Amino acid sequence: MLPEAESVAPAMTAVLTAVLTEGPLSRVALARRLGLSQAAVTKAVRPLIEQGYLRELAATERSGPGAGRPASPLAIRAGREFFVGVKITADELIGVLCDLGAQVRKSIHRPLLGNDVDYVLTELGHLVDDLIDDRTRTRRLGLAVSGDVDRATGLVRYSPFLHWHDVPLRERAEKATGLTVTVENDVKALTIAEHWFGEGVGAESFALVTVGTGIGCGLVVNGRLVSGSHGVAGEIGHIGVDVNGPVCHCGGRGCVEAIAGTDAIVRRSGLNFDDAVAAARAGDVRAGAVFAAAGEAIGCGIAAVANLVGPAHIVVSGEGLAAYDLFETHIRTGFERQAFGAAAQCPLSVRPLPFEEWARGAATVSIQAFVAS
Amino acid sequence: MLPEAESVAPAMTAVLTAVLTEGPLSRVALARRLGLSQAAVTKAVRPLIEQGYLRELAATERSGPGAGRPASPLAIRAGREFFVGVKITADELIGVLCDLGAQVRKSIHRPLLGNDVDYVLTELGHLVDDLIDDRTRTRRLGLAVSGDVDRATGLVRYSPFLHWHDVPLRERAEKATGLTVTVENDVKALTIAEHWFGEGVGAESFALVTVGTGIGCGLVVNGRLVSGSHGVAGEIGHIGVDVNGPVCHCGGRGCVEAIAGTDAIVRRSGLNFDDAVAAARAGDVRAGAVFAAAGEAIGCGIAAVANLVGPAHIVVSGEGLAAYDLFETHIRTGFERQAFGAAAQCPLSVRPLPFEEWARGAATVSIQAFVAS
DNA sequence: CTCAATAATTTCCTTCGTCAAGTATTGATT
DNA sequence: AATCAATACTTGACGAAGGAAATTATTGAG
Repeated sequence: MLPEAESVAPAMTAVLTAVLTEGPLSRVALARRLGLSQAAVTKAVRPLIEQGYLRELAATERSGPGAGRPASPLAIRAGREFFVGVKITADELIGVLCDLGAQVRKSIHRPLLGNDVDYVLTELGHLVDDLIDDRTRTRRLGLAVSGDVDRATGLVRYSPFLHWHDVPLRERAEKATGLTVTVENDVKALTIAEHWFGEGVGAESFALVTVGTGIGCGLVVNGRLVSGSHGVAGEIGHIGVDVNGPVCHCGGRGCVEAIAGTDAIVRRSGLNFDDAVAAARAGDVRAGAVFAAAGEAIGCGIAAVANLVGPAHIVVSGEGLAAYDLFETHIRTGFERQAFGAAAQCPLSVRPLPFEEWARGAATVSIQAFVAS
Repeated sequence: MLPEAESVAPAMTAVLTAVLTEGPLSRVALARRLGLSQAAVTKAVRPLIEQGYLRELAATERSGPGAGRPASPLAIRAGREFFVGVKITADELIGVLCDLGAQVRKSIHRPLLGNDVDYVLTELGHLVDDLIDDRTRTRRLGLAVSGDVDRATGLVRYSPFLHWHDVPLRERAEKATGLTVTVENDVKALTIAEHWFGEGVGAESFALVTVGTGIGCGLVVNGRLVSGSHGVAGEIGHIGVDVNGPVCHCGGRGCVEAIAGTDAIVRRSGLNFDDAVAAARAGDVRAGAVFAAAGEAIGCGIAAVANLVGPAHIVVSGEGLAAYDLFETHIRTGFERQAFGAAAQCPLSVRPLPFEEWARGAATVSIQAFVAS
C-alpha cells in the first residue's frame, strides 16, 4: 500500500479491501464487519486518508431511530492509483487501464502477428505506453494468460495456445515495462474480478464458469482461490457426464467440453459455429438438439460444482455465450435436474461478459496484489 | 488448552497442532515450519510442557555435517488428556476412547432399539460412562451423525436415517454427559481425522470418499474443511456421470449413487448385496459387470473432484469397501480415464477403514476443538 | 438549553512476537 | 585437555497492533 512499507498493518488491508469491494462504509460499520474495535479502525483509516486512498463522504441520512452523531462513510478515491491489465491471446493483446475501483478508464486492442516471447513483450511495451497517462500513479501491471501459470513466481509453465513453455513472464514483463507485474491464469483472474467487484462480492465461496472453445471454471472456497495441488483445478470441461458419450481429446469420454465446446458443436451439427447458431435460432431441429445437449451437459457439470463445493453463487459466462439465448434454459434444466437438495438453491447467473472483462480481471489481480502489499 | 484461558496464544495452538500431526519436532524445526522466531517457540512451548501436554525427548542423532548442540525434539504426552468419540447410527452407538494422539484406547458398541432422541441420549450417557476411566482427564465428547449438521451450533438440522429434525444435540448431550460436546457430520469428521492423523497429514488440500449405502465425500481445500454455503458439500454421490443412466431417488439421472450405491448394486444385479459380491467373486459375468460399472462410476466421480479442486491426496474408503477387491481396479480405471492432465497424478488410496474409524473421527473433531480452545 | 443517542478519537495498557545478545552442548582441532 | 566452531535454546528489551474505557463530537428530541 505504502510505497515504502513492505508489509502493512493487516487492519489497513482489511479496511481498504472492505471499502473497495463493498462500497462506502462508516468506521463503526467497518469495525463490526471486520471484528475490530472502533479504535483500531480509526487508526487504520488515518494513514489511508493521508495518503489519498480514502476520503470521508459527507454525513448522509440518519441510521437508527433516535438521534446521534451522524456517521461519515469512507469511500475510496479511485483516481489515486491506476492499474494496467492485459489479456494475452494467440492473436491479440487486449489491454485496459483501470482505476483503484476497477473501473475501466481506457481500453485498447493490439493485434499479434506471432507468439514469439520477445515479440509479444515488445508489443506489450507499446500497448502499455499507449494506455498509461500518468506514470507516477500507475505502477502495476496484471497479465492474464490461458494455461498453467504459477502466480507466486510469475512463471508461465505451459500455455497451449501461445506455445509457451516455462516462460518467466513476470521477470521479463517487469524489465520490458518498468512496472510491478502479476501473472495469473485468465479464468482465475476473471474469477477474482467477479469475486471482488462483481456478483461474487462478499461470498465465502463462489464459482465462475466460462463457456467457449474450452469450458473452464474458477473457484473461490473459504474466501480463497482454489489452485489445485498438481496445477489442475476448475477443469469442469473434463468432467464426464456421459459414459457412452464422445471421446474427448483429453482421452476421457463424455467430457462436458466434448459435448459443449465450440469444436464439439461444430462437429456434432456439421456446420460452422455461426451457421449452427443461426440454424438453431431459425428453428432447425438438429442444430437445436446439439445446443440443447450442450447446455444440459454444461448444467450437469455446474451441478457437480454445486454438489461438491456448494458455492454461494455461480456465474456462467464466456465467449461462447454469444449464443447465450440458445444455452441458458438448457443449462438451467441440466443444473436443476442434477443439483442435489439445497444445492439447487444456489443462484445461477447466466450472462455474457464484455471482452474487456478478461483484461479487467488481469488488472484486478494487480489491484489485489497492491492492496495486500 | 488451558482449562482457565478462553482463547490461547495462537503460537501455542500452532505448536501443539504441528507436534500432534507431524510427530516429534525440535524447537528450531517448529520455528522454521511455523514461520516463527525460535524465541516465540520457546515461549509457547514452556507452558505446554508445564501443563503436561508436551515432553522433551532425549537428544538423538546429529543433524548437520559438523558439530553443534543436539536438538531436543518435543513429543506430545498422549495420556495427558482423553477424548470420547461416538458415531450415532440408526441401530447402534459406536464409541471409542482416544488419547490426545488420537490413538484408540477402548472401543464399545451399544445397540439402539429406537431413535427417539431422549432414548438415544440415555444410551449415550451409559456408553460414555462405560468408556471413561478417568473423568478428570476426559472432558470432551465428539459426536458424528450422518446428515445435515451445523457444527458451530451443535444443531442436527436433518438426519434422514435417524429421522431427526432440528435437534439441539450439543446442548442435550452436554447436559446428559457433563462433557464439552462437538457435533459434526460423520463424513466430515472422518475427513478431519484423515487430514490430521491419516494420509492427509500436511496436505493443503485433501479428499476422502466413502462408499456404502450412499456415496459421500469430505473435502479439505486451502487447509480448511469445505462446508458448502447452502449446507451441501461433498455430494459426490449425486454427480451425474451418465445422462442416459438410471433415475436416482434424488431426481437426477445417472448419479454415481444410482449406479454404485449398495441399493443400486442390489437392483442391478437382482441379488442381495452379499450374494452379488459372492457371485462376482465366483466369476459371474453379470454381477461382475455391475461391480465394474459401479467402480467406474465412482472413479469418474472422483475424477470430477480431482479436476475441480485438485486435492493433494484422495482416500477412498467406507463400509461398502468390504467388497473392495471388486471395486478397486475399476475405480482406478474410471479415475484415470477421466482425470485431466496432471490431476491423474493425484495419489489415490483405496482401502477399507475399520468401523471404529468413524467414532475416532468424532473424537478427532473434539481433539481439534480442544487444541483450538 | 439540556439530554439522550450514536460516532469518532484519545489515552493507556496488554498481548504477542521479534531482535539481538547470551548460554548450553556437542564434535573437531590443536 | 583446551579451545573453537557449530548448532540449539533462552533471555530480556523492545515494538507493533489492537483492545477497553473514558472523552469529545455531532446530531435530534423534548
